[in-house]
Amino acid sequence: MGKINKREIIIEEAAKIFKAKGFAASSMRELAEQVGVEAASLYNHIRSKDEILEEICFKVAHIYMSSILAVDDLEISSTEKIKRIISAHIQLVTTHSNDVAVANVDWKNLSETKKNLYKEIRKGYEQRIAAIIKKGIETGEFKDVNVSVALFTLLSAIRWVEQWFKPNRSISAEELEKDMITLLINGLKK
Amino acid sequence: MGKINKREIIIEEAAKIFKAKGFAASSMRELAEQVGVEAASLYNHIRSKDEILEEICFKVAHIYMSSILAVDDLEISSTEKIKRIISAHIQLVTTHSNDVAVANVDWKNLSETKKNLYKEIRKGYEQRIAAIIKKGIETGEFKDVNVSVALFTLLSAIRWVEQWFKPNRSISAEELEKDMITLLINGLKK
DNA sequence: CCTACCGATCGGTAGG
DNA sequence: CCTACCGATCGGTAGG
Repeated sequence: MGKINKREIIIEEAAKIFKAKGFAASSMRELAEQVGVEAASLYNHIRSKDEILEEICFKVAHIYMSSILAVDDLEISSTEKIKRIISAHIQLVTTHSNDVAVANVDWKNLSETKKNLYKEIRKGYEQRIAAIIKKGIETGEFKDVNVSVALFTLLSAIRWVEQWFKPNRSISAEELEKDMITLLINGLKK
Repeated sequence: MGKINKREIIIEEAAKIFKAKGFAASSMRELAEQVGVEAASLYNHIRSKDEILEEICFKVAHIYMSSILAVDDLEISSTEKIKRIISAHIQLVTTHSNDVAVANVDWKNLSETKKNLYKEIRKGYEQRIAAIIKKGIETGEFKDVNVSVALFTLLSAIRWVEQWFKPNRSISAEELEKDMITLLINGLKK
């Protein structure tokens, strides 16, 4: 086991703890115990507590962004684009549940500089989704609703799946995806 | 100005700070400065930092619950019930933005006992909304989707309005409510 | 409502 | 990777 692997274990365990208690309420001593070393030893693998948070937040931000870029230039309908974005994001949220939870809540605890960068990236992918919705409204595919309301209704519904979804029980990841697309595109009403 | 008023000011300012930085990352000294007294003086009005968090979380939980109880027994369609619940929750989220933000995120920092109580209350109103959705599916008003997916898509979309909604700009609280009901009940697609 | 202060805990470093 | 430890900051109290 080289250093790289141990580092990944530390960040993975950190994401679990941060999700459960929040970044500021989680201590390096607690993390060390979970990993199985003394607190001082963590610093052979990571530079600081802040660095762990940065790594988690930007990992999530970049996956979000690239999953939108992958769809953006395709020659498909706005409806199909939104469907694929929902699908990709649900994939992310269900496979990286801890990371998404931390990024959603604890980005506030990033340093001023990193926080601004994070907000910029997030704004970037929000604007790309907004543009898709806008075009769909113009072409008559979508209802004439406020673009921000449509954007954030979509994003909120997806982002917070990690808070309640347990994939083993009476519902699978596939069913989740199918039903969320149905609800967001066609609504609850029959 | 009696003690009650000052106490309310403290809790109001606390909600602002907790929303911006999270409960654990917010200090009593910072809160004191915002209120305009020394840190020690806060304790003439509140018992502890924890007490402030409890007050905020349970205030929100009880408003949520009562807004559902107000609708639950009415002799109206499931669609109409869901519409009214969306409407009431958006009302709460837009008027108590800071409190809702804190309750959504920092309930994790409640003491074990209070946290369990909070989760119980929250589960209570989630189950009532789930029952309404279930009935709507049975009567054929709603599509045959997984009840949990429908429930949490609805709740997530509403709960996180506080994260992006600024009521003064290009969109009013009324437009927000109208469009969210449209999207959640009838979907984005025309 | 303030001054003065306490014990606990924090992130992190030195040195081996 | 550990022992030993530091300075800073925390929530909160005593006493007036």
